[in-house]
This record gives sequence, C-alpha cells and structure tokens, in this order.
Amino acid sequence: MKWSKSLIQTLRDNPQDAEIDSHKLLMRAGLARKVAGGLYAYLPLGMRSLKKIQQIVREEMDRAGALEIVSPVLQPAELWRTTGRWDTMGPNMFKLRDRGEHEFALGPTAEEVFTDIAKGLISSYRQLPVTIYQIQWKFRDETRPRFGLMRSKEFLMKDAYSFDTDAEGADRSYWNMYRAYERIYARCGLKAVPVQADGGDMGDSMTHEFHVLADAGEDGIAFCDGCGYAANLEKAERRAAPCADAGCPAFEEVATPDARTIEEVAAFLKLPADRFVKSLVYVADGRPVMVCVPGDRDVNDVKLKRLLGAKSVALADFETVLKATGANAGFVGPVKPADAALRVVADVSLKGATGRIVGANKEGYHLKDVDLARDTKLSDADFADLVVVQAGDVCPKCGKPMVIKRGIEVGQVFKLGTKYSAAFNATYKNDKLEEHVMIMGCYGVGVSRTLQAVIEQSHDKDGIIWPAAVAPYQVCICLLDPAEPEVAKVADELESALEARGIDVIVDDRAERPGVKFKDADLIGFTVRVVVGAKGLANGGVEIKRRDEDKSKTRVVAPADAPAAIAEALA
RNA sequence: CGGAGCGUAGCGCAGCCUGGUAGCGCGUUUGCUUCGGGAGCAAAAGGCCGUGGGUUCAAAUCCCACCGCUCCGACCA
Repeated sequence: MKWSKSLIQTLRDNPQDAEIDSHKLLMRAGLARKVAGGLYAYLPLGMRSLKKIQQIVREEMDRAGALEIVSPVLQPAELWRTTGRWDTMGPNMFKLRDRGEHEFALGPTAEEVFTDIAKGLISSYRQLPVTIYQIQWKFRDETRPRFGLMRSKEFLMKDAYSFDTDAEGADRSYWNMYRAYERIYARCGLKAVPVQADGGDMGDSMTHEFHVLADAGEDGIAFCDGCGYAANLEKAERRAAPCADAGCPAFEEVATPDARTIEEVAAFLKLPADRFVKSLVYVADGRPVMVCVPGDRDVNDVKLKRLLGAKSVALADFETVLKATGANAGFVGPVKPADAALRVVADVSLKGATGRIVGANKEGYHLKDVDLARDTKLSDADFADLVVVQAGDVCPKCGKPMVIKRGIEVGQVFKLGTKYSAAFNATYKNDKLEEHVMIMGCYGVGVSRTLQAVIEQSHDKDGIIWPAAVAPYQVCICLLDPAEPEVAKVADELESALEARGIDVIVDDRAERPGVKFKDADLIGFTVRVVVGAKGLANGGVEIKRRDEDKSKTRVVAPADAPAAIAEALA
C-alpha cells in the first residue's frame, strides 16, 4: 500500500473533546472520526486494526469449538417481553416501531435472540454442549457516552452463549471460554487481568471481568498481592472486625448549624470523620431503609441490595428522607427516627461501636456519645459488609492489605444458569426422553473497546506503539527520496518482498520532508519502521527500527537482507 | 436527570464585553527555494458565524427559545 493513496489523515492538534490519551491518539492518528456524540466512523487505518482484533477473536472462538452465526441488530419486542427485560432494561435500550407499529429494539445484547434460536435448533442431549457466537454491532443509549470508543452508543461486540445439560457441563463451558479470553487478550498484546465481578440480576452467579489496568479506566478493582484476590469494587469484600470500643456516657444533643456533610460536621466539631456514623436513607423496592456506615466510607449499593434481598435500591428523595426520619438529609441518624418502623442496617465495622456522632433527626443537631447497641434498635442480623472497599482494607481471603487500581473492562464471562432458557422454555430431551431446561452461560468481548484499550496501554508521548498482531500495518517504509527512481525502486522491491512474506506494509511515498514522515510514523505507531533514503543506501543500506525501541537500536542492513531482518524484528 | 461550559473554514482557535466590510495557526492547491525528526517565501481556494425568532438603520456580537456537543455528578445487562 502506498501512503499517498491511503486516505490517511493525521492531525497535529488534539481534538478539543478528547480527554484521555487513547482517545486523543485515536483521532490524531486518523483511526476514527466522530460522526456525532458517542458515534464513530472507523477510517481505513482504524478499520484494519479493528478487523485484526475481530479475526483474533474469531480464531480463538473457533479453536474453542464455538460456532459463528450472526443475528439481527433489530430485535422484536416480543422476545424481550418474554424475559421481562423490555421493561427492566429501561432507557438504556433503543426502542423503535416499524410502520405497522410493531415494536423493536436495537440489540444492546442478545441473550433473548440466542436463547430463542437455540430453542428452535436444539432438542436432544446429543446436540449438547454447544456454544454459539457472533461479532455484531450493539447499541446502548448511554446517558453519557465518553472517552471515544470506550463508551459509545454503538460498539462492536463478540457475544457467545453456551448451552449445557448440567451444572458440570456449564462449568466446563465457562472455563473453556475463560481460557479462550486469556488467549485473545494475549494475542492482542494486551495485559488483561480476570477479576471477580458482581452477578447483577443473576445473583451470586459466577462471573469474571477481564480488565486492562489503566488510570483512565472507569472501574475500580481491589487487588491483594498476597493471594491474588482481584475483584471489581462493586463486588469486592473485606474482612472487618467489630469494634472493641469502651463504653460511653449517655448521648446528648449538640448544635451543628449549617453542617450537613460529614466533612462539614467533622470540621465544625474538630473530630476525625471515622468517629461519625454516616446515615443514608435508601429506597429498596419502594420501602425506605436507613444505612449506617463509618463517616469515612461509601455505601456499596450492590452489597446493600444483597442484604435486603431487594430488586432495586436507590438513594431516597428529600421528601422520603424527611418522612422517615423527621429531618432533612444531613441531620439524620439511627437513633429514634420519626418512622419507628424504619428498617436500619449498618456496616459490620460498626458492630459494638460506641461514642459515635450521628444525626439527631432534628434540623441543625447531631447526637454525640451514641452507643449503637444501647441507643438503636440494630440487632445482629442488621449488620453486614456494606461499604465500598478502600485501599488498605483487609483481603477477605488471606488477610493482607489490598490495593485499588483502575481498569478498562474489555470482556466478561458469566454463568447464566437457567434464567433465559426457563423463560423461553428452551429444553432438550435426555436419554430417557425426559425434558430439561438447558443451562446457559454468556461471554462478551468489547471488540471496539479492546482496540482503544490497546492504545491506552501501549503509547508514549509521540504516539501509539502497536503490538504487531493488531497494528494497522506492521511495517512502514519511510521512503525519503520518492523522486529518485533508484531509491524508490528499493522501497518497491522491499514492499513486494514483505508482502510475499505475509507482512502488512505501507510505503510513505509522499513528497514530504523526512521529519514529517518520522513524526507521522511514530504517531500512528507502526511496529517496525524502515527508512529507505539515498543517504542511507550510500552508507550501507536501509535502517530498521522497532517503534518500542530507542533510536540507538537502529539496525542498518543491505536491501537484500532487509526482509529477513524485518521479519525478525516483528517476531 | 442535576450542575458548568462550548457551538465561527476539514482540525485547533481569536473576534462577542463596548453592534458597523469575518480573522489567525495547522491542513489543502500552485510556484520557487529547501530536504534525516512536524521548513521558508509568494499566491490561492475554502464560512447561512448551530437553528429559529426578537431588538436595531445595522447582529458572529445584545435578548429569548430551541437544537447539538463536552466536562463534573447521578446512572450503567
């Protein structure tokens, strides 16, 4: 390929709306263009990398024994109503009608469609286990698309669904995909780590997310260096002991005018935040409940949901707070709320806590010297691990302190059980002609997100550093003197020789100065750069340099030896 | 959905406060000189100043509404 015919357009300035490095580079290197908010066009260069990632995913799925199909983007509402998700997916799903007023969704995922297909295809245990997959565009009406391809309204996803006769088979299918994912990311040149995640609606189902660690990541992950425990903060647990506080005198009111937040009250009373009990009113499936955590902690909604066995939990609005406690947010506490029947729950680290400060359920006042056991109705069953894990918290497995890192979720494997197959009555007959519901798993790879994750993980101040397997072109030949036939001929011959070896190569044949070509080659980040110029040829040959190596590592070889040397540099 | 900001040439921006012929840099085209880390000079093309309404002799500029985008927060199978 000749650069002059490739429609490559690099930008000298960062686009004004790009925040993180990978997004800036995606635009600057000319891989993609924004069409509208959260919607991107892949330009020729970006398309090449996207296709390479797709191909790796496809090869690994095939190797794992999965069968590729493709299902419609446009999905009938009927399928979604079968599982109830037409309503529960809420505004995240794009919904539309055809001219006959039939309702459809633009598929945000495809459990329903695949389950329905499997139901029609599978009737006997002899056909199982089976895993089917597709690589298809998905649509989500994100409240806030951001970071380029990282969170967009339309994205390319590989989704696979496994069907098994029993739990052991489902377990094998799960780990089969898990291992395939490890290979996929490794082949893409990515360091992706599996972490335990929350099962969402699926309750305690086994699920792992694969994360690329990066400061720009949107998810927090707790890690334990001691035993390797790794979990999304939504899920991460901690080992916490009850307090061994000494007793305290009877509680009394203290005036705390205009001090609502823990920070404000702590500053006002000149006491550390962990002496306070933060009391938040939530609404769980329509009923208010008060959640108490140490003042320096945040509530983990997922853990709260689990403890209450609720379908949904959300912070209550002001009116509900006032009605439940008798005060506005900022002054509420677990001692004698207005609604005497209000359920109160608390983080396990507050068990046995005394001498704490809590809201007085009275505007402008707090209570000090509160003993939770003595002064509230909290019983043993009301205590549970309810907070978001912080750095330094103790690992639930081995007891060592954990650290928090940030990650980009590039994939997830998930045991679904029979939620979908039961809803669709997707059954098979066993060897005794008995009907059973199939056991499912689902497995996703964010293909377009993976593309950007590669950039986020592999770049420097000059640009992208592509791993060879997913580089748009593995080799860029910087032809410094395109107007000199003898020099151009060397580049052309080298291009042919490399292509004959199956290496993707682009020749920068533009009538540009060398500096421009070097800057562009570094910005786009071709794995290997070859310089072919009159001066170099006179000095012994062509120059070969890997993008991830320093200039001092440049090798000069005779044109005839170049193809072998380049292949070696790529390996 | 709450808070903040921004819409002017393909990209990045100035001009707006204080209304009066639409500008700069990059990119593009042509010519000359350059030529190993984003060259110099000269010339040129390219804009319904987001949309609609209002105020005014006159609106990119002031006012109102709408649309779009971005950031922070909330939300996120």
